[in-house]
Amino acid sequence: MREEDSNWFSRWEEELPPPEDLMPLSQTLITPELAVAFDIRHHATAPSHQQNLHLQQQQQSFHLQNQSQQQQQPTTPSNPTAQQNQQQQPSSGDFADSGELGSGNGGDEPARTLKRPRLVWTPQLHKRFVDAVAHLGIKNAVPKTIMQLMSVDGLTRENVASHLQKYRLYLKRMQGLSGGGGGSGGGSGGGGVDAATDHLFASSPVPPHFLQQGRGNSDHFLPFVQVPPALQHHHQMVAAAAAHPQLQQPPQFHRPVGHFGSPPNNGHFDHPFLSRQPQPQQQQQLHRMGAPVHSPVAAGYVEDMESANASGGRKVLTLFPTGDD
DNA sequence: AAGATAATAT
DNA sequence: CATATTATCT
Repeated sequence: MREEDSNWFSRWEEELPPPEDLMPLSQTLITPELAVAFDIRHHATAPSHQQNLHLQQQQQSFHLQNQSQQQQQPTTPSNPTAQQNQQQQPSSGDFADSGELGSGNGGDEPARTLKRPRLVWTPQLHKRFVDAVAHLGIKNAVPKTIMQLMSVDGLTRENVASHLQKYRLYLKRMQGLSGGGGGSGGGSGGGGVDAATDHLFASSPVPPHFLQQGRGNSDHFLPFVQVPPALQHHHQMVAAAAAHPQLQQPPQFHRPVGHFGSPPNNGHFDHPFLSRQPQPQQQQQLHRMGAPVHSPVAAGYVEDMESANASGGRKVLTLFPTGDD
């Protein structure tokens, strides 16, 4: 197979995040991963599979909200589901480590049974996702690979898979009602064909070739999509965010609701995302893949975009890839 | 609607 | 067996 064509892979290797962007971890609580890794309910039948646990020493936090889930079907009864919440505030905060979560915990914090909070796909994150998919080509755009290319800390394969599923539906849906024209990325131009305005998806400039090329075409001539090396401000991202400004709230239970990712009516949001640390995290091996994947896939990305506007129409400022965006 | 998780397929 | 895709649930 023509590995020679891997121009996309050309050279992302060396674009790791700046060393100094690590914000002071305000991590007061156990890292979810850690917790999860440790706490996996190990009794019950089939263990191992809940999710992959990669032990990495990430210090950043994840955002993610917590969602409690419970059993419902009679077929699988018994399951001590305890609901636990954890929160934290990355930005500007400092860590007030009031002893919570730790050991003695003065009250009642099972601290066990920790689930992973919901990931909030913010536009930036999605953008990364799309870029990754674009660069991989529809063919290689499978969850694992995408995840790796995105290099977003805390992002799991399932996260990507789930999102990918939705994204595919979105693409299909669009194909349906878009005649072909043009592609104005993002479409949205005048209205009408905007279709479902899937908020999130609509915000990123869907790569052209996505909309066509149905399955069955083994050929792939991906156009030239490449990221200009150098000069890009890449912010780091971490798959997380904050439980948003909820200052006054006792560090105990807090209703996870409300992601701050989508402001109901405002101009923009802003959250510092951090890219996954170049930490020597164990790199999963890529099996047969012609691609020369040596160093940990880390990509430098460009991210910038605004949120749609609030009332009435929306103007997308972020134009499509004009060379690079 | 958005994301997780169970079920199923490769 | 690991990973991908599909289906369901919350």
